[in-house]
Amino acid sequence: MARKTGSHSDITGPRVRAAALRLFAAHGFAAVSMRQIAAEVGVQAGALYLYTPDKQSLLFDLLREHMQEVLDAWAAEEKPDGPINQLETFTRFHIRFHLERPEQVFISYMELRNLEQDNFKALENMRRQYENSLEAILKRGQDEGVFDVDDTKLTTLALIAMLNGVTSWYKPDGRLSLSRVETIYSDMAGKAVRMPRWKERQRKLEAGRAAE
Amino acid sequence: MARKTGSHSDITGPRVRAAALRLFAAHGFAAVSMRQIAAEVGVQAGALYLYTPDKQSLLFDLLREHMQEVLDAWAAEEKPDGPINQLETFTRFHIRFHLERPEQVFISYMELRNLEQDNFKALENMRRQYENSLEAILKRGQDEGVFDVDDTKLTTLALIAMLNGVTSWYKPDGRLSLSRVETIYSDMAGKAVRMPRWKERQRKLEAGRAAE
DNA sequence: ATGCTATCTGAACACGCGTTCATATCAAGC
DNA sequence: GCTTGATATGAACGCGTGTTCAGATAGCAT
Repeated sequence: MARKTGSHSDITGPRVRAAALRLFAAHGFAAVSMRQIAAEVGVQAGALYLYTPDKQSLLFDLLREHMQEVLDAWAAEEKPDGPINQLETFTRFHIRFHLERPEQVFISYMELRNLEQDNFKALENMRRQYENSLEAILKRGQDEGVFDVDDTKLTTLALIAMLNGVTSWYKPDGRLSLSRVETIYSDMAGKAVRMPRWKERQRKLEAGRAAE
Repeated sequence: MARKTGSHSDITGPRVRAAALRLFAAHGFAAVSMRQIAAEVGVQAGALYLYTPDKQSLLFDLLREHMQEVLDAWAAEEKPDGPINQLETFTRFHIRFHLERPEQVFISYMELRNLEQDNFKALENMRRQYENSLEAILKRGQDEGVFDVDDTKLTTLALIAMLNGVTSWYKPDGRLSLSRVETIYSDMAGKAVRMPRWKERQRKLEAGRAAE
């Protein structure tokens, strides 16, 4: 017995990654064995090494692929004018995108420590790049006087943490629809950073006085 | 060679839990072996079984102990009057308490899946109890008309997720002091749920008209 | 000083781990 | 139809796993 009928690298390769993703998300990287992954694919453990040099690379590839997808998808998203609308676009995008990929999100935030330093840093950079696109929106809003943010970096992290939280309880057939969840979170994010009207009036008053 | 000089259950017991906590937080439950824990304590692996029936109980005890501490500490916290002040008290308490216990927080959110169902449910109940104390504040504020939240349950989870995020980047000797971080998060939480002034005015107008 | 018990050792058990490799079979090109 | 390369097997390697247990030692009560 050796090669299986109908076996192709084009088929087995993706199945290996899919099985690894599912199992890593369910039980954690360290708790999943290569033999378990192989069993899910319907193959012996040795065959996995045709598709990955080792176990860690399997994890790293999944994480890197996911981060690249996030960055690409956000880059492709159509951006409206003005920081307020952009913030709404970002929050809605983030929630929708992440809820469609619960397993990737899970391992992205849980299994980073299982990577060796170089791999870890590569992912960290990608994540920071994504965070920066949100921070840029906050900064612009601050410059234009429509946001009132104490510290853009901290606020960025706080908002993303809040948005990520949704993946830990959302169920597609639950009490709230996806679009409703999007709306609630988006509103909350907006209110957390928007310049209050009374502050805005005060700002205009002061600006008027300075112009005299 | 057998019993060590100066050895006591009162001493070794806590050291076992401390070592387990540190190692679980650093490498993950599944990635840490009983022999590693024993080595950190300065003992052979077999001796650990004088202090825990098995590895999983070691994890569960740490998690349960932590959750009980949270509940007790919040119960002991002095509560001011009014939902607005109570929300600030809660956010400041949560941030301070969790930043003082980064390792417990880490394993509390990462290693739940390594528990068997009964243990998992016990912890889930304790967590829900804690969440309920925040939701109660939001509900009261909504009834009194000082908060404007769409869904108290969802908002509770969103706020806690946001607050928990702080543990993933805060460094005690970093750019921002603990009290400053508390303030920023507390302000953000407040703004995210407070009734806007224009809405409040509108509400009073309508109430006045209805009273005619 | 003696005996008792709490505490720990060190070896053992059965098993699973990640990874390698010689070998075998299938799919495709000539 | 035959050859060649891609794809998979299954056994093996050395090592580590959680857990148990008989035996040894330290501290304490008498």
